[in-house]
Amino acid sequence: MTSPLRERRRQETAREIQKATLELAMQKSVEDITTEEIAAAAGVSTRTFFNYYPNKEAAAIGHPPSFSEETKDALRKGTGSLAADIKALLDEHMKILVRDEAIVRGVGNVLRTNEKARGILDGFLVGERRALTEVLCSRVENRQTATALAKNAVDAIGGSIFLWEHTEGMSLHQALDVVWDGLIDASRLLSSSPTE
Amino acid sequence: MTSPLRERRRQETAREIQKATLELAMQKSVEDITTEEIAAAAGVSTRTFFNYYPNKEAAAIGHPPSFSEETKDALRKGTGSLAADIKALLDEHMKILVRDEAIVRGVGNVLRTNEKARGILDGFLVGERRALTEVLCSRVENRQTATALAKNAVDAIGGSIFLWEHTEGMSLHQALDVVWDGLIDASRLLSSSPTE
DNA sequence: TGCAAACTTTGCACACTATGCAAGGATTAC
DNA sequence: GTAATCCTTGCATAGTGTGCAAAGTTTGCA
Repeated sequence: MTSPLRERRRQETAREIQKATLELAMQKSVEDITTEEIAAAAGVSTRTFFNYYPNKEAAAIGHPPSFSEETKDALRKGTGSLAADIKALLDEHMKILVRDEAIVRGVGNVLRTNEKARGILDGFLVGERRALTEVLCSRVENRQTATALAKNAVDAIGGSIFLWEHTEGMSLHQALDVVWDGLIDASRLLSSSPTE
Repeated sequence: MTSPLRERRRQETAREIQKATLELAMQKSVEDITTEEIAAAAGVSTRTFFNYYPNKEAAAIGHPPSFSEETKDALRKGTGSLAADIKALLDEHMKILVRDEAIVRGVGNVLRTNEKARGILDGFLVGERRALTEVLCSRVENRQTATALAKNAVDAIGGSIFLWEHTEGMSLHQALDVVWDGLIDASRLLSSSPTE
């Protein structure tokens, strides 16, 4: 369909624009940055900026990595306990995120102050959650259960990033471990006593 | 501080604007509605519209009810199992939401298609989650545990509304019961087998 | 009651956002 | 090498959101 060179250039430019956006967002809030500034910093025209992203908040978020097909497959066909298999998927996904710590930090920074950016990321996460719910449906009988599990898994990633950004000297992987332990502990408390 | 009459009028106008927004959003997407239209439908000038809400998405969301101080207090001093006490708080909160089913439905409708609106609601929910986390810290030792519990509690409300909107003949309370059962089931699965 | 202070609404001007369209430039396929 | 395709860009334009100041309301107090 699209030629490989064009594809590569597109991705490079998209990334360039995201970097320019995040860098500017370190100095002042996204609200106070104009699309002109971003475009200039990324070396393209304002019009071209809008060919890549529908708005500056989307440019800040960029295109976060989805859970890979392999890890989802591993979860689907998993042999261990459900908890262990989900944790394995999250660990794998975290490896991807660790490759771009600067971007993760920049995105987190934007999310803290910008509502529109939060909404955009949320839209992306809804998709991830849905995909994960489908996968989990092959491991549990009840759909609501799968939904709850998927929600917790996706949130664990976000929670880890938040914790990582707010804790000096903690790695993303360590943050995930802490968040995960909290989740397991919470689950133990919620399920320990019968509701009815 | 502010006189009671002025206070009441402000709330009435705010609500009027929200209703006008949600009503228009039934016919076309929020993107395609102009602030002028909303203002005209609500009987105020465009400029006044912006005195009440910073943008049309915020007008659609309005001012959702927070968990009441009484219910939070009940949870803090709760005597039953943690799960039962959290469920009680959610049930109480749902009673408040049921009073304005039309608005809940309208807001849900907007959230489905509008990212900015999602972000705005999310910002509100972050605040609710934080407040609930503080409350739960008096019931559990670990902060991450409290965070996970609060996240699940707040999400249960949102999940219930989603389920309610997509299921013919189900009440909000019933939806909450279904979502809650799914959450408890998921918790059982996550905590049943040791992670390490 | 009547008047001054406080607050609200509104119109207007203006900077910024985002999109359609068409011209021009680069890349691809053959 | 050339035609088709895709990308970038400038320009025009509808819409968003804010500051400011004038006009209108409400409030508190004499």
